Amino acid sequence: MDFIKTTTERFQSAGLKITPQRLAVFKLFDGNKTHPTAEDIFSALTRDYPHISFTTVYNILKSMVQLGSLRELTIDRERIHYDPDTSSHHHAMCTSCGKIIDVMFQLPLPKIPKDLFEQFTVDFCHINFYGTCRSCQQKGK
Amino acid sequence: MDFIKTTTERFQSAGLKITPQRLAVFKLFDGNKTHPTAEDIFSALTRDYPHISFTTVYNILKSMVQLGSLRELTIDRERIHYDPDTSSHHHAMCTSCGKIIDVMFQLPLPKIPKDLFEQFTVDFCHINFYGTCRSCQQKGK
DNA sequence: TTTTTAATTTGTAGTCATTCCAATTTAAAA
DNA sequence: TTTTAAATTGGAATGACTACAAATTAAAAA
Repeated sequence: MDFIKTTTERFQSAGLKITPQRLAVFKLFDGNKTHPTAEDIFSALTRDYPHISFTTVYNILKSMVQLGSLRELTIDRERIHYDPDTSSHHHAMCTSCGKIIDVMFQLPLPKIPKDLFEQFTVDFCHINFYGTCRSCQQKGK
Repeated sequence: MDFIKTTTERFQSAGLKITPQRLAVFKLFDGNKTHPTAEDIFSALTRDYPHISFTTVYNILKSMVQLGSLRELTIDRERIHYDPDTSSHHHAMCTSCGKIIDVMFQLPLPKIPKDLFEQFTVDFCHINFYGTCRSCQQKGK
């Protein structure tokens, strides 16, 4: 399914307007696997919208998260990264350059300790891998 | 091994002094499974050290992390939680009350997708579970 | 097409966790 | 006991994110 179309429909169903700024953000996220931050989105928008406000960017991101078009990643303590792929998958972050890549796999349920479910109703689970990416390893000789 | 003793030795080996404030922080973390924040530690210290500074708390926490006596958790986007158990284990956070509990298990290496290791040298992996704890479920009827 | 109206954008100011810095105090070596 | 390098303190700064009020605008209604 097309990300822009789906997201547009979600906004309309929620009674939200399709503004040029919103559409521009939808386009920036379409097929985007770089896990951008609010700052990244803001910078990309300043080309076409020199007067764009940080508040606008944060508002749009918040709406997209609420409507299920974006997922917030907790992998980076410094800032929130956003992922337009809301399907169940995980991430690896390079501790040298900060790059985040997708890790497409499913934690097998039987592997999760049973006593967790006795104390807790688990809604979802995020696995964060930390290490060094190839290009940083080569740079570091 | 005793946490206070080990941590004290690490500080001394690194040429760092054992101040009353530092020892008090070591004691607060000894056997502590509540995953406190800097604020929690600060509050606990104000009883005995009414003039304790946030900078001191943060300095001590940073040294303890560097010396391997504490692990920083990335499970909560709002603030850093600290765990004196630096062994490989994972966490579950209640999205209602914020409580964090330990999840003692090891992700079986063969379960991790091979292509990750082709792009990445993995140093460590943190699994974060999110959901609702028993007491919050009961409160919420 | 024009009008209307509620929603959106914008800029500024505020919040909150965390860090920086310089002056004072202190652990612990001599 | 003296000395000194290191630690503590308080206040100010940083940086991501949020709140708010005024100006603008999407899009429904006329």
